[in-house]
Amino acid sequence: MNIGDVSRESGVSTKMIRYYEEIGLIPAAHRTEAGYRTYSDKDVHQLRFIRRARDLGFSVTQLAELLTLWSDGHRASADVKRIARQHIAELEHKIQELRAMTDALKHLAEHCHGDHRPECPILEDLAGAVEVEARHMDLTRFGAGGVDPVRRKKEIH
Amino acid sequence: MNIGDVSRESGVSTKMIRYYEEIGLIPAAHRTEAGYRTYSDKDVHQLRFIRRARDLGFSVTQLAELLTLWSDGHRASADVKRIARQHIAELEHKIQELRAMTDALKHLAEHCHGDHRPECPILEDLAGAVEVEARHMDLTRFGAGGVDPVRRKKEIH
DNA sequence: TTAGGGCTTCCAACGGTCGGAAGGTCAAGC
DNA sequence: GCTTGACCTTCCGACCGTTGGAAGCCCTAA
Repeated sequence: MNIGDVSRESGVSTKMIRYYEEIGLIPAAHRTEAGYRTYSDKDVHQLRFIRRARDLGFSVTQLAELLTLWSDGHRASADVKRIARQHIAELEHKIQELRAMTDALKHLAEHCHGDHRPECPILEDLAGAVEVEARHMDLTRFGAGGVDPVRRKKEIH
Repeated sequence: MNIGDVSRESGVSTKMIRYYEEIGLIPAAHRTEAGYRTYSDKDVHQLRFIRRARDLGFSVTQLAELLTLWSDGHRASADVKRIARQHIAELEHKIQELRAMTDALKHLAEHCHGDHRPECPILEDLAGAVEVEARHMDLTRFGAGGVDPVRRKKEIH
């Protein structure tokens, strides 16, 4: 099987398969005389494993641990469970952060009239609630939409 | 004020201030004869605005829009609300994804004994539930923990 | 033999932030 | 005036995971 075949069968792009090989997550594939990578059904199976774990949000580092455990017939399921629990904790922490953001934003958005008038509690909060009056007086000349600077390698889309 | 002062007062690192200038999010600062950037209280104000918006998870692109609106005395609050609502939707979508991951993982972890034995529903699910038997028979030789490949620029920690 | 697709490697970009090197500048203390 | 140390400058790279593209070789069917 060539790399394109395993890619289709495993759902992992050829780019990523080569990358995983490069970082040592998967062993280097055998090569044909022409230098083509060749794969077996077992490799497809392993890449599917990787794909699923990635879909569950495991990092590549965690994935390496899981693969080692997967390959170890004498593993203790406690080790797997530990990795999973740790990942769950990370995910829940992330969720908490996002929740806090959305709650704060929703609260602000609810109090914004959302009409043609310029008054907006969202901007006022971002500017700093204490300084609302000052902002109205003399801070209206800011902005990124003005004269366009040089913009070397990156720019805002 | 030098860049270090604004950084301390705004909570935005000097690295990021230079970066924001480079991508055109903020205008290029004035320079002293020696080439040092100089800033005013208004710049501190603006950077605080940026800091708060970033803390709320707005992307730099969205930030550019918000800054433009902030600087526009004739803006309609509806525009700000639209950006906020869009961002809320993105955040909630992300939360949903993470929720789905944690739910799936929790379900698996609950059914894992977590003891010394190798049997583990977490790994079995990752390997593909249908092929559990096959895995036990002949797929135990996989793994990233084997012979360490060359590892050029990147490696797994 | 030619055309097309697949394969190879290498280089860069994305977003946002940080670390560090190499060198110039400024203030204080001697 | 000189040294010291904190600050500033630019430039380059790393992080993580993924994608895009270029340039060139290989394979197969027509």
